[in-house]
Amino acid sequence: MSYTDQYIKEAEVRPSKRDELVRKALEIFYREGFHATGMDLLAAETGISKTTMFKHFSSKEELILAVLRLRDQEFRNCLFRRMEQAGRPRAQLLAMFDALSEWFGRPEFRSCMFIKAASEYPDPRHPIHAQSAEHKRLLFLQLQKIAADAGARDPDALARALLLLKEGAIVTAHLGHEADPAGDAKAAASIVLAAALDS
Amino acid sequence: MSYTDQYIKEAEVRPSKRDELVRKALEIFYREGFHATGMDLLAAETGISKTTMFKHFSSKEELILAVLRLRDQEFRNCLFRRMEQAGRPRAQLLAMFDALSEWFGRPEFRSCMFIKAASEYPDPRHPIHAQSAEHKRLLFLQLQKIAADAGARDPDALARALLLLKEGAIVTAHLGHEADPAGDAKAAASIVLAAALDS
DNA sequence: TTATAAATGGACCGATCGGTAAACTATATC
DNA sequence: GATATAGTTTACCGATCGGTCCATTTATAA
Repeated sequence: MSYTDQYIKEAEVRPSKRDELVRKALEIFYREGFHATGMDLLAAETGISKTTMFKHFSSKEELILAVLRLRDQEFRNCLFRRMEQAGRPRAQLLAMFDALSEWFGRPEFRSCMFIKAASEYPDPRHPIHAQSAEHKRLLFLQLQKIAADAGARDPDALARALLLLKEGAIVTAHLGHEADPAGDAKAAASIVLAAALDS
Repeated sequence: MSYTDQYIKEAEVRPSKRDELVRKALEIFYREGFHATGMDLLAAETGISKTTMFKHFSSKEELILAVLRLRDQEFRNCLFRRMEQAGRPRAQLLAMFDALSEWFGRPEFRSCMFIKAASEYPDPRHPIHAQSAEHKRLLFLQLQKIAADAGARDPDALARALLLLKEGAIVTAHLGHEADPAGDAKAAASIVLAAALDS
C-alpha cells in the first residue's frame, strides 16, 4: 500500500477534529515554519487541544507528515485541474505557469511547502524530506504524461525542463525582486517547448 | 553604508574567533538548519563558548546574518570566478550550470542557504529573509551584466530566465530523483540563450 | 616576566519545547 | 437516564531554548 492509498483510507473516516487539525496546521506551518511553530502555539491558533493532537498523531512529525500529504493532494489536484482547462496538451503545459502566476498573487503565498519541509529537514533519509521528494516525483510523472500527449520527442526531458522553470519561479517569487517570475518562466517555457515539439 | 560595505569594514579586523565562529556556524546551520541548531549545540560543535559567541554577536539572529553575508561573498566569488574561466560571455553563461553540477556533486550539498533562510524566516520583512533576497538581487545584477556582454537583445529577460533555471536546478538537485538537474538546466539554458542571442 | 585582552567553564535565568496524565465536559447513541 | 466516546482543561515532566554573569584560564603583546 503506497502512501497515496494510505491517505485515501484515512479519508474514509468521517470529518473530524483530525481533519480540522491537519487543515489548520497546514496554514500555520506554511506561514510560520515547522520548527518555529511549537505545539502550544499550534493549539492556541487552531483551537484544538494538545491532548487531542497527540491522540490523533503520535508525534509532531507525524502531524507534519499528514499535513504534507494533504498539501500534496490539494496542490496537485488544483494544479492539474487548472491546466486541463487550457484544453490541448501543449496549452496545458503553458497553463501551468498561469496557475503559478495566480498562486503567487495570493497574499498567503510563501513559496512551496515541500521546499520548506526539505529545507528544515535536510537529511534525505528523514521521512519528512522523503515525502517532499515523493511529491516532486509525482508531479514529474503527471507532467511527463502531458508532455508525451503533447507529442514531445523526449517527454522526460521536456517535463524535467518545465519543472526546473516551475521550481525556479517559485523560489524567485518568494525571494526575488522580479515583477513576474511566472511570466518569465512561461516565456522561457515557450521557447523550450517549441524546441521540444519541433519535428 | 550598504551591507556590503559593512562586511568589508568588518573584514579589516584581523582574523579572530569571530571569523572562525562564522565559518563554522555556516557549515552547521547549512547542514542542520537554523532553528534546529541551538546555541548549546553550536558551542559544542564549533568548540567556541557561548559567552564568546554572545560577545561577538548580540543575538543568534545577528550571527545568522553574518553567516549569510559570508556565504553570499564566497558563493558569488566562486561562481563568477568559475564562470570567467569559460572565456567569452556566452560560454560563461552556460558555465554557470557546470559550476552548479560540480556543487551538486559535493557530499555536503544541501540546497541553497538562502532558500533555506527564506524558508525558515518566511516573513519578507525579517532581516534574515531580506538579506537572502538581497543575495539573489546581487546575483541577478552580475548575471545581467554578462548577458549584456554576450550581446543579448534583452539582457534583463535572459538573466531572469537563466536564474529561474539555476534556482530550479538547485531545488531539484536537493529534492528530486533526477540524475542530472544541472545538465537538464544547461540544456534548457542553451535553447533559451540561442533564442536570446539570435539577431 | 608582567600586564592586559580574549576566551572559557559553569551556573544560572525565564521561557518554551514535545509530550503525558488525570479529571472533567460535551456529544451521540441506546 | 445511562453509557461510551471524543475532546478539553490543567498541571506536570525532563529537556532544551536564547541569553546572562562571574570567576578563572588562556593567549598575546611589550
